[in-house]
Amino acid sequence: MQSLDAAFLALADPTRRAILARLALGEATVMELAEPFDMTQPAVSRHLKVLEGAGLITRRVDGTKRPCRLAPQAIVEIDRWLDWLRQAMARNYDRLDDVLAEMQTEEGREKP
Amino acid sequence: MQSLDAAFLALADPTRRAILARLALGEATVMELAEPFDMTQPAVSRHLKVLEGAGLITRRVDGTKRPCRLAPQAIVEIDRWLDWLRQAMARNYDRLDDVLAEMQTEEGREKP
DNA sequence: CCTTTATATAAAACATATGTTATATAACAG
DNA sequence: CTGTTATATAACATATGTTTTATATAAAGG
Repeated sequence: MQSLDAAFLALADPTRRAILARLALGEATVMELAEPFDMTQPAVSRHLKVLEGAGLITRRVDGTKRPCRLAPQAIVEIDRWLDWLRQAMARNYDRLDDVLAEMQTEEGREKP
Repeated sequence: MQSLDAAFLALADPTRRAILARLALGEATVMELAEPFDMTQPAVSRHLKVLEGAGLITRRVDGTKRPCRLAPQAIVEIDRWLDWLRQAMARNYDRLDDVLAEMQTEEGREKP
């Protein structure tokens, strides 16, 4: 489950999500990715390292350039976890004790 | 997009994901949630605050107890974002420039 | 009332993240 | 070789998270 830590943490930063959004349009180099941000190149390099470490992007070597692209791996893992949670939630909504608890909140517990 | 920050950050912690996993079995009080963890009650209270702030759980009042349950809200938002990214990724895999880039990596760029 | 139970909050310690500047590396252009 | 371009890394400052202990609050049980 440790990779979920990395993946969710990577996605928790708006800059990194913006980078992913840019990569959704296609491959881009570090400089291309850095350009729209009010941020230095080393900062972007670090964000890319985080994204790569989380399995959200991959990088190839092209001369001095390191073009980045989206990688499906981490997303798949996140999806699996969310699917599981979503299903557990759905099952839960059918359980009687929850319904009863709800009723208790709405009715009996309104300060008498 | 700020709520995505909160939601992803909340999910980035294994303790908090474990709490959600426990809540998937049904409502639980703070003490019940704290019990399985090697952690003090205030620490769990803070985690719950983070989860609530992210829209991942809700709390009701029952005497001195504050039973928690899963909330769908944040999950829906995360899902939307991931759906978008997944689709962008899928579109991306069909693009010619990516295919060419791939070929270039595999073939031409193997140090001659 | 007084005590216990359930939870929250404050203060402080410590860890981790994020950004900066300065510098290294490595390929490319000439 | 030399200078330039693209990227990475190191060192550092600052901010943000996480956890603990100690304490507050507030309802419940006698």
